[in-house]
Amino acid sequence: MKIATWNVNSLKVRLYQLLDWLDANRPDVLCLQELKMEDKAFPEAEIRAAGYYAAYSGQKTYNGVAILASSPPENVTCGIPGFNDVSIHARNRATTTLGRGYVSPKRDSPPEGGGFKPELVFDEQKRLIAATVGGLRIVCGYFPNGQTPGSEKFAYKMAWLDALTRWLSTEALPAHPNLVLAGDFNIAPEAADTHPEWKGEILVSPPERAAFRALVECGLIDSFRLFEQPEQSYTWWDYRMGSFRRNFGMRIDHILVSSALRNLCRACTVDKTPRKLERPSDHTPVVLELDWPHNH
DNA sequence: ATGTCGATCGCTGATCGA
Repeated sequence: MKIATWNVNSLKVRLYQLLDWLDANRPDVLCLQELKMEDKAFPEAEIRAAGYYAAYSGQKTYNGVAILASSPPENVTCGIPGFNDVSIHARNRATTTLGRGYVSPKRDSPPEGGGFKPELVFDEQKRLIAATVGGLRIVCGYFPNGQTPGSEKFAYKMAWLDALTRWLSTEALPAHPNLVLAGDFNIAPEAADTHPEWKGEILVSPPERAAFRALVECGLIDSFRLFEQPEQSYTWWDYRMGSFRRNFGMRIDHILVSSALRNLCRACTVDKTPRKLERPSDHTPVVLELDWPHNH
C-alpha cells in the first residue's frame, strides 16, 4: 500500500494539481488537509473520474479534511470523540474568539438569578477524519497551528493534542492495532526538522514537541525517521521571503504508524515536485510505502 | 521576521489566518 498526506491549502485552487499528482503517483490512500470548502462543493465527480473514492469533512474558509482511497473508505468517523462533541462552558469563550467562522451556537439567555449553568458547545472545526481502507485504520488530521505560545489558539492546540492522544491510546489504537496517523501536525518534532537558522517559536516550542513525544509514546512511530533521509528534508515552506528557493522550511507533515506496522514500512519520502509548480500549496506531499496488500 | 497566499464580505480593497 502506498499512503500519502498533503495539505493542499484550498482544494478548489489545487484540484488540477491534485488530479495530476494522483495520476502520476497512484497512491492507495491520500489524506488531504485544508480543503477550505463545504461538503456540497467537494469535487466528487472529478475525484471519482480519477479512480478514487472519498470521505470528507469540509468547512468554509478554514480547515476541512478528506481521505481519498482506491477502494471505498469504511466506518468513517469525524472529529475527536469527547473533544468535538462534549465541550464545556469554559471552552465556549475560546471557541467564539478563534476567528471568523468559528461562531458558537447561540446561548440561551442566562438562567433566572444569574446562576452558572454549564453548557454543551459543539466544536465546529473540521480537523479529523478516520476510515478503514484495505483493513488499515487511517486517521487524517489537520492539527491546529497555535499562532503563538501563550495565545488562546495555542491553548486550543494543546487541548486538541491532549484529546487526540487520549482518544488514540484509550480507544482508537486498542480497537485498531493496524493504524496510520497522517496529516499536517503543525509540529516540527526535532531540531533536524527545521532549517538550522529557524528563529520562531510556534511549531517548535517545548510544549508542542513534548505533545508530539506523548503522541508517539502512546504507540506510534514516525515512519520518515525509520529511513535514511536527505539532510534538511522539509514539507512546508512559507510563501514569503523566497523560503522554498532557500529551503528555509520545516518538516511538519507526518505519517505515523502503529507499532504493529513498524516492520512493514518500506520507504517514506517527501515529494517536493508539487511545491515547484505555479500557484503551489505551501505544503508538499509525504508518501509511505507499506508492505500491506490492499485487499488485506 | 515576514516581502505571500487564499478566502470572505462585498467592493475591486480591507481583513483574517497561516
